[in-house]
Amino acid sequence: MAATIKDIKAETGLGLATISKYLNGGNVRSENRQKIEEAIKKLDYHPNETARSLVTKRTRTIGFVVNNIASNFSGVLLQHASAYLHERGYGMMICDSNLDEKQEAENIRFCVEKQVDGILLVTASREPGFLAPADKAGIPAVLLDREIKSDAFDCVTIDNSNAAERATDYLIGYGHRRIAVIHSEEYTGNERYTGYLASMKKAGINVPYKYICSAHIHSAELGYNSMMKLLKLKERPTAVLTTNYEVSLGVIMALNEQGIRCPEDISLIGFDELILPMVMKPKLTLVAQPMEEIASEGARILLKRIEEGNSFPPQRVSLYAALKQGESVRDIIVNGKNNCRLL
Amino acid sequence: MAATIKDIKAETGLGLATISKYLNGGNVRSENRQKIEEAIKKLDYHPNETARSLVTKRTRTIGFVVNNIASNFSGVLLQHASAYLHERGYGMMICDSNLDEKQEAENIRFCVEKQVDGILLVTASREPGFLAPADKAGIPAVLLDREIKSDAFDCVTIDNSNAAERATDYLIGYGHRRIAVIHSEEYTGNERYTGYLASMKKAGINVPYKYICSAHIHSAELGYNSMMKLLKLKERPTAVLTTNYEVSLGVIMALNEQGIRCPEDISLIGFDELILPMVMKPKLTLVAQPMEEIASEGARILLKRIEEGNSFPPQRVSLYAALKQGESVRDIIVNGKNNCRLL
DNA sequence: CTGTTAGCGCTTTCAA
DNA sequence: TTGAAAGCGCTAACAG
Repeated sequence: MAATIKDIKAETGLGLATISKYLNGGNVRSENRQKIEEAIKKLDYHPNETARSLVTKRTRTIGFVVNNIASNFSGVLLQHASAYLHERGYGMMICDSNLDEKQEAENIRFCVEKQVDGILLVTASREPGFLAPADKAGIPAVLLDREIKSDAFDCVTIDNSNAAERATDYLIGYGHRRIAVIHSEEYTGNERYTGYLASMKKAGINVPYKYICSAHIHSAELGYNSMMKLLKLKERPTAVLTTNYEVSLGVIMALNEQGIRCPEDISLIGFDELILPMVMKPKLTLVAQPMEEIASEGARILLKRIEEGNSFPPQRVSLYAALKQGESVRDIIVNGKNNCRLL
Repeated sequence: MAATIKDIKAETGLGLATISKYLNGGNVRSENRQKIEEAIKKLDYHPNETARSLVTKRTRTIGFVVNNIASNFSGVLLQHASAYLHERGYGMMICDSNLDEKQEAENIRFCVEKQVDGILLVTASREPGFLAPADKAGIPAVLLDREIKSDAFDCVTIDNSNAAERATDYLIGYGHRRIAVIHSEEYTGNERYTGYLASMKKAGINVPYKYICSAHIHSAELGYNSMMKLLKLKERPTAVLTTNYEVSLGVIMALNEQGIRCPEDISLIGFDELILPMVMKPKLTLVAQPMEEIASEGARILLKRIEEGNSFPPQRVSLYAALKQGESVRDIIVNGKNNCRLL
């Protein structure tokens, strides 16, 4: 059996309260402090966190509910969030929603049952209803990467619309006008699509509906199928904006399979600086999300919310995502003139 | 405040013990059962898992300690393990060791402190010492994917040596004799290296030391640097065996950068059927580890160990990993004869 | 600064 | 079957 605080009491002859106080960093006469430390070492004592939680009502555990843990994106986010939280003595309970809203609702309930102190959430759903159990239990949640239809929650994202707009501006700056977009109807997909439209409108370019490919959820299949369709068009696009990592992978699969060269035959611009865009040839030009900042800023806000409750209004942090130049976009000659670098 | 069992008592007039018994699936008169169920619904009662844990000494939480959570490999393993465990009411506490043995030891202590019921471990270290705190606390651990130097622990791996041997046999069967290997000195890297050597020996092929590239840890850098070195050799290898996912990525980077074609100029064979090998052109020929089986088999053994203690000996499960043919290996003509498909 | 005491919410004897 | 009572290991008044 593991040693308890009572064993320390028996060993030192001190009262429980004194020992507890020492354990929690209170002031204890140095003579007693020494006694306690000796006893702890001798008995190899470790506080029972469960007992502690029962009385403090704090588990020092954060739930990490994520739409799809198998994605490289989630893994990197998880890495940074867990580093931040561990450093501060918090554990992380992981719940994979597997791209399923039912599962996501179930995961929130699970976290409530497990009495986590707070939830970090990369959501699959856009409707806030599923968060009710956490709300009722007084457990705060911070949204990462994706918003929901409610401004009651803290939220850390990038400015998706603006980032996509800059990416599209970039293509237009290189002379492209036939630009297709592949997006999902999820939050990020839609936001990025909006940015694309804004850029095209600004440039006075009409967007044929055939250049707009979408599906309910981001996936490699979406990228693959969409690209295959685009390649069959009589007037092929000269450039494609993909609004997500997995979608880019699918697009590349299709190009490889069809023997289409990038950027010679078609230019590409995507999102997320994960391992693949670094490895592929040509290097993908992309919008790089600040992964570590998203994770640590989200965790920081969550801990603050846990400490300070509703004493401050919901935070909505929008981080800047830089466009990183690769080799996947080429110049288009317009009117015999190389239109390069209009930007 | 959340409702407690006492509120149910007040609502129903029954004793605490009866209610507790109902909660734990015991026999209760159907009349009382109904009363309790009504009260639970009315008060929106949820058992306090912390209080429960304090008396049962079970947290229904499993620690998942992983060498590197950012890797796609870990993400997929995590996905399957978490699905298996959640289904059975267990939560998963994630601890990233970030390829650091100190951090790994720290993670084990953290899990012990948090009183997890068991640990699923993809280890960075090979020495079993760091597991002592778990052992002392009576917390079982199951090793996934990688063994350590101790046969006291349950362990689920693939037969790494044999898989690498088959992969090398395959290359030799296609006529290759100048075959290089890139491996790490971690468990899996070494095992796979051993298999490579066995195959080469079996075929009577002498291995020049320049064809053996290694480093302490698997990484894309290892793959990249090794491949760059191999390309500079006077007698280049005609094929390369990479013993890990990240290493393969690095190799591909180097080939792309140098404009070396695969499989025309060099053949490649790797490990792990994750997203990249599916997307790249040519499709990588590889050893596919049964990810879901590794995870669920490991979790199954762990839960059994938690239930039944040391009533059965340490399990050492070695799963079969199939070689999946891609397009990254070409035939080599030997003595004017196409040596294809000797296997 | 120290110790006594009363719980936190639940399970589990044990006697009825 | 049921319920009273003891206690899991700890913290937090409170009195000394």
